[in-house]
Amino acid sequence: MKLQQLRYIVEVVNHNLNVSATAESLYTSQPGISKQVRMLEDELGIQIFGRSGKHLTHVTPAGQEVINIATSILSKVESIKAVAQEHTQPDQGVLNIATTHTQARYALPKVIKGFMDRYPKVSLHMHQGTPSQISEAAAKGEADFAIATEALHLYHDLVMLPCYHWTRSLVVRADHPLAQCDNLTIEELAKYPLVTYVFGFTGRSELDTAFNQAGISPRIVFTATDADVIKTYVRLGLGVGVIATMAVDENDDKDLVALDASHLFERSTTMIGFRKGTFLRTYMYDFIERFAPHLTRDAVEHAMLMRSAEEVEKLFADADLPVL
Amino acid sequence: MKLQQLRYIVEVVNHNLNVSATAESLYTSQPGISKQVRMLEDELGIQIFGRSGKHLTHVTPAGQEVINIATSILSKVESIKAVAQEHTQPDQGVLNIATTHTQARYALPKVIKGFMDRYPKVSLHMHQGTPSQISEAAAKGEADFAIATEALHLYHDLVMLPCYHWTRSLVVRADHPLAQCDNLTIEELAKYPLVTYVFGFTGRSELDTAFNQAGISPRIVFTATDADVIKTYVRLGLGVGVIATMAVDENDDKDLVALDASHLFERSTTMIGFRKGTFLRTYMYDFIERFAPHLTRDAVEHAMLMRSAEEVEKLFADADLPVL
DNA sequence: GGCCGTTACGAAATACGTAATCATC
DNA sequence: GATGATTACGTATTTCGTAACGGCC
Repeated sequence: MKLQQLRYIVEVVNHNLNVSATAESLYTSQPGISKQVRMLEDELGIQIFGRSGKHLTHVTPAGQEVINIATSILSKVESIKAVAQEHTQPDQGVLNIATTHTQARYALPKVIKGFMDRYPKVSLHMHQGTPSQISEAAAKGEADFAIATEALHLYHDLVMLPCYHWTRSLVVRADHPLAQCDNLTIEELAKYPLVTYVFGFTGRSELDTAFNQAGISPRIVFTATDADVIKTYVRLGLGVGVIATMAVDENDDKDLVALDASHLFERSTTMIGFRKGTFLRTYMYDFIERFAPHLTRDAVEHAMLMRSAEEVEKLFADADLPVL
Repeated sequence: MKLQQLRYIVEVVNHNLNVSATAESLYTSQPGISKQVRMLEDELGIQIFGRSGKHLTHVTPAGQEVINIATSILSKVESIKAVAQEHTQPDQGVLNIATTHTQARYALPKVIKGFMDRYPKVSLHMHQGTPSQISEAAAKGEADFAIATEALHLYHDLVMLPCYHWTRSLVVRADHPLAQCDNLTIEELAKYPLVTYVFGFTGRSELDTAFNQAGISPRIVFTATDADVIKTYVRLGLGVGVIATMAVDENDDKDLVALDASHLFERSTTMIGFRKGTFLRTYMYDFIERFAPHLTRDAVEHAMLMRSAEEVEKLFADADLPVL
């Protein structure tokens, strides 16, 4: 058994069982991969991939178990390299962050500015995507950190730590009836067409929950993945915008009226997630702490010792997170 | 980085930094190992081993971290092989048990008989040793299971599950004064010379604790690692034997008088331990359950998800363990 | 017929063992 | 001086890439 063989089978799975594409992405030849995969299967005496003729059709149950273990082996190999670099070039390295537009646009800029000033030799890469893409990227090891409000719970081998709570605000045009309203209720809000985040994005689930519990079906006329787009359509008069409070900009949004809606919807919590069992560089701990000051290195290391998400939750149950 | 290189550095550490001995145990040549170790160090850019001239003197801090990760990688490699065998020959394989004389002689025979009848194709190896040797064997992966009452807590990467409680009995010659005693106290017991287990063995700590708490220093005139030897010296009239109740044999020990001492000493708990994160074969789960019926496969899998020993303890806090 | 995986073969890289050298205890 | 690690070198194995072949869709 060789590390390359493990790399190959994991990458073949990551490329939807397409060996040619896998070969290309690894800068090697198709036959090389085919052969090594077969040799590993022969050595283990099991089929990792199901075949119909010459095509790989599926991963066998045994194969899936092997893939899972292989993935964690490869992640640990990366950890060894990280340990080594930590001792030779402590503030040099790479930091891959997968996150949503909301975080990248409103929550992260300050943090990243400070971080890059402190660690000029760390090259930082932002990967934007849907919450599920984000957690997948972290689970696969393509990203060191996933930062999002939703979908991070989908992968069990991610450690997820709560960073801050945030509430919602409404944004309307100055000529909208709600602009004068002072004691807003959810029933009142539901009378107007709404513009908000796409399902699965940026705390959208708390919004749906609130309407469901009130027994109301709001008319959501337009959804988008980010607040900038939502505000644009609010300006066009499409309806009432429901966005994260942090996305309301005092300067840029003077033409709109913002109303606090923190009493209408349950607050959401933004989490940072990373793969269990991986070595974190010192600058990575520092990044986390810059983003969420209560997540000191000690706190993070403590949380990493927990196995289940429930235990981590308990750990931070009493923590006073910032509310944005 | 190659798996062999990781194997080499781990084995060099296991052989006290003696490369020659390592080479011999791996059936390969000294220079081969030297070279691979150096190549790995060059690739990582760090020293794993400290050297004085040409001798390896110590493991560097960075090296220790690498060694730790490498160990877990190699353990996962074994897991892959086990997964494969589980799917090809479900009831064939190897089972290495490291345990003390007490377990091997009194607690295990029945279990092992039943197990070997059920799994004739599993070759079973018993490794006897001191509690600390036992846990070391499990931590290194030389043994699949460590079964003991003491010292299992020394290694943090072992999962330890409570199997049963046991109490102590006194054994004396029929002509001994205590043979007539009916309400035994610890003060009374301390009047006589004692024969019991060696320090660090078979619940010895609970015995010492009881005397300490009573403020008494007993005269322990002879210690041994197993009850058979202790009973032999009791027969010679050396003193009162304090042994595990399960070590009193109704047939063989008719010449001795046994007195229950469960009220004098805190009961002890025998644990079974295995390495975290390793794949357990079906027959291994079965072995555990045969040894401790409350440790079903489900219960064990659940416990494996815990990270700390304290959590596992909580998990079984309410469990009714057998008392032997 | 085009895409994709397997087989075959040759070339390059690499790991391993033996022998010789050198340092440490 | 003996043990033990490194260097040097030749051999054997292995891996990888190119080219040809064979199945699916």
